[in-house]
Amino acid sequence: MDASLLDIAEVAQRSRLAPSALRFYEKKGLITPAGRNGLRRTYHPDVLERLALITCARSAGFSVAELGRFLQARPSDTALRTGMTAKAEALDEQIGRLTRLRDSLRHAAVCEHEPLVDCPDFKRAVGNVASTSTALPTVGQAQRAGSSR
Amino acid sequence: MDASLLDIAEVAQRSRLAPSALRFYEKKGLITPAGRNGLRRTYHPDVLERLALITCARSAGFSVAELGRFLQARPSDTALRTGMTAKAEALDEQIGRLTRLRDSLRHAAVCEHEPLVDCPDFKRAVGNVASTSTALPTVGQAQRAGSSR
DNA sequence: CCTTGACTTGAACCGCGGTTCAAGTCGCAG
DNA sequence: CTGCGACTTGAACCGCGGTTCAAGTCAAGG
Repeated sequence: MDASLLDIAEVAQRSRLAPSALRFYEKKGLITPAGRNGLRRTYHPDVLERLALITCARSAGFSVAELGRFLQARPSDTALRTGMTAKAEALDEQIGRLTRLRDSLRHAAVCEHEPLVDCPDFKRAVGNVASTSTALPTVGQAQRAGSSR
Repeated sequence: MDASLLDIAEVAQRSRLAPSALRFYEKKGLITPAGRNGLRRTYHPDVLERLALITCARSAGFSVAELGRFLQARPSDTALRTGMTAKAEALDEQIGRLTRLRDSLRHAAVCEHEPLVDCPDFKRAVGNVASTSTALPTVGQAQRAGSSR
């Protein structure tokens, strides 16, 4: 009825996600089609924004389940707010670790030590990383195929 | 023969990794036991450092296979060096994305919008994140069980 | 010598995040 | 009305990163 609704194919194309992924996210409660045209799902254009958010958060280590919880957040849900704050903290630590790792990696790329891993500078940097990450937060992550089509 | 060698149990304990994980890493070529005492693997203490590195890098999105390649890096391996530099770049972008996501999350935690996801500030921040991540680098990641034992 | 107990092995299994497949259903063009 | 082609579904399958299990082997102690 609403001409501004997007066909699943279009959403897939514009979000660079496979239609199967869209259906998968729907099953997990991350997105909802606006309606159907015959069998075909149609989506409100806003879904693109949401998908961008999902893709981004996934790349940051949020699990799909976790996202499901966050995405239906309402201001009244204080537990969720605390969860978010906690996540922000975790992200912060993760950022620190990544930064140190990046620096170590940069150094390793130009370092002279025979087994690169044994470079003292590298080790020192890694030591910092490791010590900060001693208690591993529950931060998981996955990857993409991003090709065909 | 060398009294300073560590039993697998000790390595497991000190690295906070399950023995099964140690064997798994060995099979993947990430670590090598120094020898055996009967059937039992014994490790050079240095393995702890290496494990710290592994754990850290894993948490940063390196796959075990990838680590296998990096860990036997020799300075002469220019391809690997380039790979490392590339990885550093990717990490850098990832850091940027994580930072923006963290900030969005912090805001979301105190924001008033009814479905939190619809807060304009939040969206704006996410938009930034998303646009930067439009071409997702191959950065994957996994999580821990960290309990029994 | 025989038990005990912690390790050994390979193989099976698990959860996650999807993809792929077979079979079915629809809108639309001719 | 009849295809055609693109979607629909559920179920099977995949790779990753391990864990768990059954069965075997060893060192040490009684």
